[in-house]
Amino acid sequence: MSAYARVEDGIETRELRYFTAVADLLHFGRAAERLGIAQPPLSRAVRQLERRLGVRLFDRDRRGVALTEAGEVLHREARLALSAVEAAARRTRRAADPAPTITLVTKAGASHALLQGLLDAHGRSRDAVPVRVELCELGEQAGILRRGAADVALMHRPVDDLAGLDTQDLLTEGQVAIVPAAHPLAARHRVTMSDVVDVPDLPMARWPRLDGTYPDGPGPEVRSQAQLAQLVALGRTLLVIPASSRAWQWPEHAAVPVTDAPMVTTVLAWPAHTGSAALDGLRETAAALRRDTFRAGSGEPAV
Amino acid sequence: MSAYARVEDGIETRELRYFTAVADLLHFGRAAERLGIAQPPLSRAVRQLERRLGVRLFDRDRRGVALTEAGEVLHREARLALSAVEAAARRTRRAADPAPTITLVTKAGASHALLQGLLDAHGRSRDAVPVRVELCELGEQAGILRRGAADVALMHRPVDDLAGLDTQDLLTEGQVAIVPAAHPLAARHRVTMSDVVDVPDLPMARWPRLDGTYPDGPGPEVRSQAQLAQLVALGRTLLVIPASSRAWQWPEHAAVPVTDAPMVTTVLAWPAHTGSAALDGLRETAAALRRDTFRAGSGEPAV
DNA sequence: CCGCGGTGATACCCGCCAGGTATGAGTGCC
DNA sequence: GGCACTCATACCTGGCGGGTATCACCGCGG
Repeated sequence: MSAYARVEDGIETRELRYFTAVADLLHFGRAAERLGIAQPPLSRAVRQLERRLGVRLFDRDRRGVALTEAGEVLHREARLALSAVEAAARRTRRAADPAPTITLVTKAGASHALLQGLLDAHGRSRDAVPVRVELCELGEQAGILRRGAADVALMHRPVDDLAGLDTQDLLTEGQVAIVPAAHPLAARHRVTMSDVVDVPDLPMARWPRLDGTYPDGPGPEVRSQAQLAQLVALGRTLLVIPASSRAWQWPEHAAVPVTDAPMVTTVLAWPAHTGSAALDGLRETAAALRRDTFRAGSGEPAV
Repeated sequence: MSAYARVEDGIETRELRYFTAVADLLHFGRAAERLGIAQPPLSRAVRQLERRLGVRLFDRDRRGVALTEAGEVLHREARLALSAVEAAARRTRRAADPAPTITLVTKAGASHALLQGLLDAHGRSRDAVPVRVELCELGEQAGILRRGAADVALMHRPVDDLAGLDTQDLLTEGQVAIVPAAHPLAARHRVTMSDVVDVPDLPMARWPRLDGTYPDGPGPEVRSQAQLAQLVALGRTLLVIPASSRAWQWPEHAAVPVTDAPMVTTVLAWPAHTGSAALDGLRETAAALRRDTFRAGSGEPAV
């Protein structure tokens, strides 16, 4: 007998992809369309997954599909598992590449001078592996690293979630408030956090959550730094960011140091246990750069 | 047309399982046996995986199979990916369990009194979720957590690798050398690391690596604590362990504090982003226990 | 009250591919 | 050279993933 029905064999990534599509859209028809298959096989595959797990994943009431509690768990876990599988494929292909490169991902606009210095120093070093730079928004770095689309990221502690990542500190700095140049706050030489939170005419902007929805609040909804920069220039909001990120400051902006904001450390971050010779080279360059910066005597390097 | 050959669709866990079996054993026939299939389909599946990735994974020379560099990468990544998929299934089933439990895994024999105290305190707390205790050897905890076979572990910093895990400190303590009672070192009231490393007649035991092989060295090969305990009693080796682990000390053993050994912190550890209400309860109990211990005034609690 | 649009489930068929067996090809060893 | 061993190839089979057609159920509006 050939291939007797894999009773409790193991979940296939195809099933996880199908489940994830339905869980994302909560609609079998549209999920099938996104997957490029018809709806009936999708329904059957999901039911089979439920049977295999022995767990109901969706409540199919009249007029609608909803995740059960177990379904919520699988929705979260499936993302991680699929990322891990995707990372396995990407990293394997990378390992076979005869001309190795490093892909570095960073938030667009953040730590620009630091990155420039790092890349310059790395380029000068012997047997330098070429570095591809990928720019992203917000806290996308962790996901990009997890799925193997980048080898290393510039991230910020304690702003970013560094769980599961190994890190190497690069630079610690204070934060500044970016306010409209025309606003009274712009005249101050320094402010405190209490001065800048809950300013009635400058409410903090709201970023989308991972699921795409926005938290409540008075501030404007933003999805990119460009939007944010313009909103500040228009006098609609303010923000508090690491001092070096003011590289993208507009003439209509003013930067005021926030004396009691938490210090922010820019770190090199990579998935735990993902060491490679090429990455080691970059880390070494970063460590040397940091020593040089300190030897130069400026605890707060100019940016 | 139905199911046109998934060209660059995505890797299936079946393929990763097959590849892993071959990579583990470096032998198609035995790998097929382990998988419960015949050898030809296995060969074909691996070739298909290589074609799909566009990468050679094995060097099939005359008389033998060896991993390529890319194969080594996939071997490591596939373990993680399969663990993630397995964890997704386990955690989903757990979430559907109407009577939730927590599974805690710890090295057999380590931190016994601490664990006992934690379980007692947790059992006394209201709405206490039952805790299953799983015992393992060595550094198996991280893998067990990763594949979802346990929710939380007792681990030791800096001994264990805590990458990718969130932790909560429980207890910091010094280390002791466990030596044969008849050995001259047993008469000392305290020793230093230099006293106990490279003692000619008491070479440090060698534990297997993750792949099952042993590092070189003069010490005996061991795979379990019971072996180790008896080897010390027989006067063949010594070991340096956290003070509280001497719970499994034999009459033929002597424990001597090692003054300059690094302090060891017992921590509660769980995979990042795996919070649950039941786990929060245990963590709270642990935090309360820690406060009580400090309030009792004994910085180094008796064990 | 009865269509009507829209949803997921069911019924049924088809063909690809994972699985099997048999055998070949290459190599080390006696 | 024959033998043992190992992986690759050839070829067949049937289970399952895919498709289309249709049903069952609901909410809604005339």
